[in-house]
Amino acid sequence: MVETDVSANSRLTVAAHALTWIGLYQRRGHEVATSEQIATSVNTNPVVIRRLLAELRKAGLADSQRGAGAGWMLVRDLETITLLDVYQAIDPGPIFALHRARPNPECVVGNGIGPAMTAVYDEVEAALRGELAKTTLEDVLRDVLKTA
Amino acid sequence: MVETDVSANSRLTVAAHALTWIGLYQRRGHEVATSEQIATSVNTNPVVIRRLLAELRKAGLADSQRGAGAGWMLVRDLETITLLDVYQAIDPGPIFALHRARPNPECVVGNGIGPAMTAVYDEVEAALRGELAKTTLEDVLRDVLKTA
DNA sequence: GTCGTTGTAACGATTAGTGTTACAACCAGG
DNA sequence: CCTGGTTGTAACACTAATCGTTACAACGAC
Repeated sequence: MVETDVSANSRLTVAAHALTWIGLYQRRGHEVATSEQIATSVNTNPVVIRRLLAELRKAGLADSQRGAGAGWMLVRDLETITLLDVYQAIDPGPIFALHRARPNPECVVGNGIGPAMTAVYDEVEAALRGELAKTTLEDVLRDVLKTA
Repeated sequence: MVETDVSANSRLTVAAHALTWIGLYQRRGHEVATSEQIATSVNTNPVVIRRLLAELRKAGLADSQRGAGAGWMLVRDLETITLLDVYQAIDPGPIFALHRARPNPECVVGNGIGPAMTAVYDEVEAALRGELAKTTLEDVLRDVLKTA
């Protein structure tokens, strides 16, 4: 398979894509969507979709049925799901990390830099979450349909 | 060397640490700081520091002299350097990525999800940069000295 | 019972970041 | 002109995260 380029995290993109796809599919009268169908739209392997949707199920955003004719469905409506909900569901690690090894505690800077940077990073992550909370999957779907 | 745990990016932390250390060292009357000294405070290898400072030099934040008795110095004062300057100097990739492989363009969602998510991601990154711009390395140093 | 679907383990490939060694390039000071 | 300390940078190994893939068990509608 030919890839364009890699480096950052596409998990949020794929998760939003999958949920939006399920939502639209259900609106068109279908009960459930299979990981195969979603994978075809995302252009990836169905297992990748099942792994990701399993995390969203743990967070109460999606649910699945097993057996023949089964598949995935939304638990909540698209309007009530924000990208922050999706983001937290896939449990991304922190954006920034402190030092891999503890800096020298006998150095003034080495000793105090950890708390100083943590304070900043907390604010940054809060701002990031605030931005993600502004957009619902309904907004995403509206934007998607506008493109088409 | 024993590490605590890994997963996210500590480059911004180390870069801010190094610049703050140089700034404090220069305030105490020294001309230049060696990568060896900085590495001792950060608790890493001097080459890691030199690699990172080389990127900060490209961005006009630091400069180096070669030869015996040489080392690193600040180009701008700590007050004039924000964490956003440092962040952009180390050229981090985007926080979020779109799909690794292009989604199915024949699917409405696959076709429109890219622009929709890109719009959100742009806002998120702008918010992140806005937060980083609020803090200068002088603020960081003040916070560091408060801890000690 | 059958068949389509989810659940999940296992493995390889890719990528980013980090730590380390090695050595060339450079230059202040004698 | 040497010498020694420092930067510059290539090279390599290691870890960890993500992704793609194969394989197969578990499940359940019919």
